[in-house]
Amino acid sequence: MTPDVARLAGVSVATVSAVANGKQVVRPVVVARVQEAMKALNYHPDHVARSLRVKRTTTIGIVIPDFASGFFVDVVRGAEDAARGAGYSVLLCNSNDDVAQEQRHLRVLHSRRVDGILLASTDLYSIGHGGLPSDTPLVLFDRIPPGYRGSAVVIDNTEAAYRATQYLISLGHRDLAFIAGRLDLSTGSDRADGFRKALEDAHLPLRGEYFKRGDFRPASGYQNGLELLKLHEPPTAILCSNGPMTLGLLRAMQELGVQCPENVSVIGFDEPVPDSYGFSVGTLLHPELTVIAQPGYSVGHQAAQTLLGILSESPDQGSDNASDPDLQNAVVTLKAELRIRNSVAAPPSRPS
Amino acid sequence: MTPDVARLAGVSVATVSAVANGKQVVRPVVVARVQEAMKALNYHPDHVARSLRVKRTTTIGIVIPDFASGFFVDVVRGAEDAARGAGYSVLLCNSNDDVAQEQRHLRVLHSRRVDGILLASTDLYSIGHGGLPSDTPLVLFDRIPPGYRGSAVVIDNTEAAYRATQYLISLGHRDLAFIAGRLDLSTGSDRADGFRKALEDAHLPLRGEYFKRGDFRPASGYQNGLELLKLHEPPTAILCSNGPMTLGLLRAMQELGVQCPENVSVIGFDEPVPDSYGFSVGTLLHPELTVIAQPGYSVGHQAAQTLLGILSESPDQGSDNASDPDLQNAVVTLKAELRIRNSVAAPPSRPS
DNA sequence: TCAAATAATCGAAACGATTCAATACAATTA
DNA sequence: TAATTGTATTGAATCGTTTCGATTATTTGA
Repeated sequence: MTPDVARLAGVSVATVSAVANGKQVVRPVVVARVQEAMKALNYHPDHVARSLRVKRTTTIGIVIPDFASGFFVDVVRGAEDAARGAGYSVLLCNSNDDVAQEQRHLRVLHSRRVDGILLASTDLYSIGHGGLPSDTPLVLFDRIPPGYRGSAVVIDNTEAAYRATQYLISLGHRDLAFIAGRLDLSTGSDRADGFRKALEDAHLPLRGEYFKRGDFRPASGYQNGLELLKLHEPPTAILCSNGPMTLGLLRAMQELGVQCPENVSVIGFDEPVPDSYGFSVGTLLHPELTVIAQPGYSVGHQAAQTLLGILSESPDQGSDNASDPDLQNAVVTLKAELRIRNSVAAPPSRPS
Repeated sequence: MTPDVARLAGVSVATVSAVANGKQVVRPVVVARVQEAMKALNYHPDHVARSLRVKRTTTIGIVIPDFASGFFVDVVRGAEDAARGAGYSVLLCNSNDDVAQEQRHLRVLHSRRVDGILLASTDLYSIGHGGLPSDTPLVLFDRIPPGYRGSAVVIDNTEAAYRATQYLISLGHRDLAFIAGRLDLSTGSDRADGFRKALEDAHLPLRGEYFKRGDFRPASGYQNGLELLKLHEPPTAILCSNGPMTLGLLRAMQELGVQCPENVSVIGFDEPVPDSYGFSVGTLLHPELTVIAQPGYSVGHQAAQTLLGILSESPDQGSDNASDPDLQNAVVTLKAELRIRNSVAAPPSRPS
């Protein structure tokens, strides 16, 4: 295609390329002629050929574990915005929380020579070791392996859970329950840690039957919710580790006719719908849900920015010119926001 | 890279290619040797180079107008599933309901030589005419221009709105209001048509102040909701054209202290959260929302399937072998589901 | 055993751009 | 004017695959 344009404009393909990319000086009159020819032939440069030659695809991949949590929808939106702003395109990969699927995605992304990858891995162990023999720039988000050395953008989950728990305690709650998510993921274990620590610091005991283990999915919120609420001595407050599980918990409460916040207070991680809806449904729920809202959009945006930053560094590997020494190995931590609504109240007066 | 493998395996690059693609017969012993070499060198074929040569990228683009409606999230999920299943990757493009942005996305997708495009256009007029000089296979979804001849997957919006309206009428409502979306989009106008037709067929008048024009965004649902509810004679039932606007409407009702369904019944298009959440939040809202649920996942899945079907046809342009004559020019129409919950009741007894 | 038929492998030309050393041309200086 | 400097353009190689006609190796049939 380039040759056609060149012929029509009476110049060489090199010149057409020069005009197309504007990086070299070309005489205005020639520029005009070439542009005319491009228009006439309806020429649109082949990005594939260009990628092959320059060894960059201006494409990044993003791998998310599911669409089931509004959080990841926000992340994707943030990442896409940032990428688009920098002229990058985004390959969207949904691993469905399946390790094999995730590996497959990573292999495909590698094969497609994406310039970098944004990953919320469902199998943190495999990152350093596992399949991917990739030197592709990588920025993790949401979850990181313990002791991870590399770029990532995460939420301070421990702090968030700690603060929410503290809030419940401050209202007088003593019998607090926790529905955990996958403890093999930093998100799950950090939130559990924050919860435990808050109890400890308040010198409150944690009863074993108040600590439930879920898997981040609605059904486990529902099931664990039922179990908690049916206990001989049910908790007066429940902290739930993510959005979908919280929905399950609410469903369980609804079924059992448990009044909230009269009988039990509830705080959940994540808004029930993505922030991208521009509207918080939390306030329309019954009860209006107090939540720990994670800044999903920011996570995605930051992660993409970080990745793009790395990409713009890599071409020139000036050893002494490491203009941003931490950029490569920085874990950016964002804070979640406790949005107090009215699914939380003081505990019912106790018979003690 | 291929040459390295070839050298190590003691064969030609052509043979390496043959092994990699398995389309030609290669002696087992040679296959083994080549595979060993690939492993040893950690060889992963360069998809970019391959794409350039074979003139196919096994990539499709999907352009959505926003992430603000859970519906599109479901669509994307469905499309990604279908694409991935067929070995295709998905470039995600968010036009933010901006025409220029959409055009830019289409140009980029064209330049990247995607094999096909899934598009929910925010500017239906531009499709035939506008910027894109593209012969790229295209499947529209959600919205189509009037009289569109080409592939698309849409919802039967007229029928859905008709049925919902009919349902309200059957409960005794006579004063029905409608909050329309963008009437320049088929979704918006079809829903309005369905509403009007149902009134007509029931010989009910449509009062001008009961027909509100919105733009599909939460604020317009809120604003129009306020106006409707503050009318001297407010409607007894409101049908709202999409999810975000319905959230706005509910907010307005909440603010004004309007009881639902006691004072006014409400039906909204779309669940408040994507079906992909695996959990209907509609039942947790106050009131539990009666909705017209669009099968977003199916829309995305079908659209992708249709596109892939076209792609698998195009290589062989057998004129008499048009195995699927309609595939190219079929508008698939899916039905929405009326999910009856309790935001709807008979109208309050009237003073007439 | 030899020619013919069949099967497996190979060489080299694409695919459509970019890049860089080399060249042609114009402008400046001596 | 000739030598010099600087600027705009070009030819050809290259990116890493696939493809196809040609070639070599193997098998079959008489």
